[in-house]
Amino acid sequence: MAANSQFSMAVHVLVMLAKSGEEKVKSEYVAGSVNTNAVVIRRLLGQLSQANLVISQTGATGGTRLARCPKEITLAEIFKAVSCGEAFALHGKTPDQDCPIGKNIEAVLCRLQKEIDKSIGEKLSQYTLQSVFEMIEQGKV
Amino acid sequence: MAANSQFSMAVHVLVMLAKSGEEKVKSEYVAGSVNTNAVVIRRLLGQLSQANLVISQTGATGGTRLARCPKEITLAEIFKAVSCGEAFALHGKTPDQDCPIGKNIEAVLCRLQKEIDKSIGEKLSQYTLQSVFEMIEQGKV
DNA sequence: TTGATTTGTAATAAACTAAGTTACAAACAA
DNA sequence: TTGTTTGTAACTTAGTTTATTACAAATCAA
Repeated sequence: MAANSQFSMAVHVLVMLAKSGEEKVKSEYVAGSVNTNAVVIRRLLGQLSQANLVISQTGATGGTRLARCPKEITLAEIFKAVSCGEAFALHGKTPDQDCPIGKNIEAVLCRLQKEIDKSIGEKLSQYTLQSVFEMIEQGKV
Repeated sequence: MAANSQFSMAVHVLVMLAKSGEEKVKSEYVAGSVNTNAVVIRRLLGQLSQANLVISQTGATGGTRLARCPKEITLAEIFKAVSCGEAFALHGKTPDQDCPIGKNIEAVLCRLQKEIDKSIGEKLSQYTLQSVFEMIEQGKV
């Protein structure tokens, strides 16, 4: 269970909020749909709050709602907000710097990593929270 | 150190083999440049061998060489050979199937996951082992 | 055939990450 | 004041990746 599913959970949470509109939603309620602990949801909402995607309120009548209209939130923003890792990791230990290949390969791989990141961002920019919400509502896949 | 760097290591290994041409290379030698244990390299070579990217030979004069010309090996093939994970993981525990959103979200995310996978594949297809080798040789980034 | 060398692979340990859980302070409405 | 909810910290549990040790099987040279 060490695979990062934060993006999946984040989309789930935000779709729930999109459905509720102006109404504030409690972390406990979202946790039920996601099938996880409310604290996990609150931690996630913390990241989304920092990215200005949601607004939370403490207290007896507290809860969370979207900070913006679902049409104005793209999946790329969500992906960025919950810092998932890269598509692949660079070397754990730095390669042998005395080897001409070991010396230069990291820079090449790093550039490649950024290019892929950009590709993912472009793909995810094609979807808004609204469009995902509609796909789910209509049961269309 | 639980981040998957197999792709980075695989590219490193294959560039080393590309440089050696027809000459067989020993796992111990590659391990030195990658700065890791030879067994880690052999495990990696096992995956690359199954993907028909390299050919290994046991015995006193054994070692590994490329199965094909570096111009005919793309980074997409390498990425596929070392099964790195997806860009993001689906829900760890299945969402509440009684919730209309929980019920449908997995299918939508799964399709999205595949689309991103395709994007990554397309980007990586733009590079051959030869082109990466040249970038590294020339120290160009 | 014998001995040296290398790959292939199993088994285990060590380090790290994500997720689950408990606990409690702070905020807030009634 | 009282009850409810968020925000966090601390800790546990489980899973993954890499490192390491050990050894069988393959191969070649003398």
